Amino acid sequence: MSEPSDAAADAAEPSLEEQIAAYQREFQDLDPQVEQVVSALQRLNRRMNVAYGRQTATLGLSNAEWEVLKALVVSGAPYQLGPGELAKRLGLTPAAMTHRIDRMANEGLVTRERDEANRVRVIVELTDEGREKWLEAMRLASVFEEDLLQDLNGGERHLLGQVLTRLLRRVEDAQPDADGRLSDLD
Amino acid sequence: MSEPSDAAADAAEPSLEEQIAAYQREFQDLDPQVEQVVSALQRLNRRMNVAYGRQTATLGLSNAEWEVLKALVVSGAPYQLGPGELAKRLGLTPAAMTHRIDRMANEGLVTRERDEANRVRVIVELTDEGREKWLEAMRLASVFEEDLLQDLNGGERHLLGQVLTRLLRRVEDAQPDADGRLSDLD
DNA sequence: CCTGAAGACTTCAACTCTAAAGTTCGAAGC
DNA sequence: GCTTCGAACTTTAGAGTTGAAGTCTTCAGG
Repeated sequence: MSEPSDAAADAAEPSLEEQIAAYQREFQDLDPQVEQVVSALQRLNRRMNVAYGRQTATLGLSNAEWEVLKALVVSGAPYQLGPGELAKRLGLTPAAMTHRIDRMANEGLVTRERDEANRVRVIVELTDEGREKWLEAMRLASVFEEDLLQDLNGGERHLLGQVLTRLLRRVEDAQPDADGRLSDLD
Repeated sequence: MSEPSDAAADAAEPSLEEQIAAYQREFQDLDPQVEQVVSALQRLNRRMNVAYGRQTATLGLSNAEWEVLKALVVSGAPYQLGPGELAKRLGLTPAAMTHRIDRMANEGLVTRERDEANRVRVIVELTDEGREKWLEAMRLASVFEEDLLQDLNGGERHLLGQVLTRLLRRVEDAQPDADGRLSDLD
């Protein structure tokens, strides 16, 4: 019996269009144009994250580790941040950060040492190996991103960047970091 | 000493612009326009997820539960899917899905029963309460989304939706669901 | 029938995160 | 100088996830 005559045998997974149609069917007040933007945005972002995950995996790097590397690189030379600051930027609890640093220090991606000037603080510093890993991952990512936007001409890219930045500003203004560690990096 | 003369005392967290500038400084091959799009997209998406999380929390709903509700609603009446299918759509392992369904069944959001026509299968079905929860969450979400896009005129909204959809299609074509459970819903 | 293979879900152990203590250090007051 | 408070990090217990192994059902042969 290859035909799914029975109940929810093998409902095909919905495309973006089908999903939006379903939402409209179930919730009449929905503006389809708004939903198109929001749903496409979210789906796109997830697929991109999956792609990033695969790439970093080929370098023996987890997505979690990559985020720490990014935060340290963005902080600029000498690539040092404390666990608390890292936690805040990544949107994690300090406890989670402690463990993540443990692992990464074991792998040689970062070092952890007390700040001798203020011994309450700890300094997490990128190692040369960590920096090199970040660079490799970045090379892969930039190729992927360039390829992703390939079909957009300069004007479209610019406009897209501007509009997204406007939306971002709107969200950030609306949620003035309300509950503490919300911010993160990308 | 309020002045951060010492090491990495209190590096301010980077704005989007600062972040992109840092990437360029550390990785010359980067196209700033591409990075603007990608970084804004990712940051925006995270902030939105935080906002959704807060909203659903006010309804006593976790983000995880909300995603299950969405998948069931999108599947349409009679709002039934199997654990395996749900896991595939949400990008989870079947094991995780089993536990999630346990919790949600305990809370009365879904029911779980064997498919009598094919007793290997299990049918997860949305309860009336679950459907009502979804509706409440949807009402909150749609207000938020409408507000988010408020500053965009009709043309901009349309264009944004179209461009994002094009990008999505590109990613989906490039990664033909390569490793199994990649797809998810939004 | 009875057996073997495949499919769908569940169970188990290990891992990662959160929330809530706990620890250590530094700074201010007595 | 001793005490107390606050800040920064770590530890602990519990929730939720993954990957691998296990169970139950169906279906195709022998």
